Amino acid sequence: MNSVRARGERIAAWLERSDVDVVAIQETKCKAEQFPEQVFTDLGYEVAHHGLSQWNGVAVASRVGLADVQVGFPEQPGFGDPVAPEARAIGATCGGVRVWSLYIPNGRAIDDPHYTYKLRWLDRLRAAGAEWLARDPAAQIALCGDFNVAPQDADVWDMDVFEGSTHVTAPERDAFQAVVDAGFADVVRPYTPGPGVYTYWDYKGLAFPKRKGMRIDFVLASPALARRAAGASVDREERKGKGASDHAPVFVEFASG
DNA sequence: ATGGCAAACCAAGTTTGA
Repeated sequence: MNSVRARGERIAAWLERSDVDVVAIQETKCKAEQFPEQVFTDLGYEVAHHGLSQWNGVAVASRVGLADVQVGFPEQPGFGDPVAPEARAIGATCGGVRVWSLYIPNGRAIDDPHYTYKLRWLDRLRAAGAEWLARDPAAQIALCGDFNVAPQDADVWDMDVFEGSTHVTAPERDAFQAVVDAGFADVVRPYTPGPGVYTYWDYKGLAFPKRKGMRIDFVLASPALARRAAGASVDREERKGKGASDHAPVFVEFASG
């Protein structure tokens, strides 16, 4: 969302308008003590946030319960010298669903150390997810967030522009698909077929009105949860107006079960 | 109808994002 502090009023208005039970947020861009918890609690949501610096930051807010908060997943890679963890994953159980808010590393450039970090990160996410399902094949798990991968050519407005860039390379797409193959289905795409369905538009160059976007935000659901999926959409309206994030919210509706 | 980068650090300019 590109800063939770800069968009408190927009978040509150969106929560009231959208009437969601659970929301997974990425890029809060603040430390724990800076998080505006009251924005959520005032509207009846419990919230769990993980932030270490002005970068990254992830949160889960819920009005259907929020329990067993977990910061990071097992063997989640870190970055830097010395290697340090980053605030890119938080999990909580909300209404019987294990909800993960995930902010996959950007990758920056194909020859940048952040690119291999990104691939390593996705691989460890796959391993963690596979382990959760091995332990409980009936687990209801949602992997939500900014994956920073456009899995299909139709997920960017023009593949020629992305020649030599991150987000569309075969290793990134393979790493994303490996998470899917581990048992986590994209429950949004079936209800929002492309081309031209995006979740992110750059601030620069009139990207939004020109419809130059990318589909990089996903909700991947375990088999037991995916069976309950009843609808999905991208809230393109929220990208409009003053003070919008460069990402749009992604909705999924699940049948009670 | 929309919006021409934005937000973090912190006080100028760099880093990050994708």
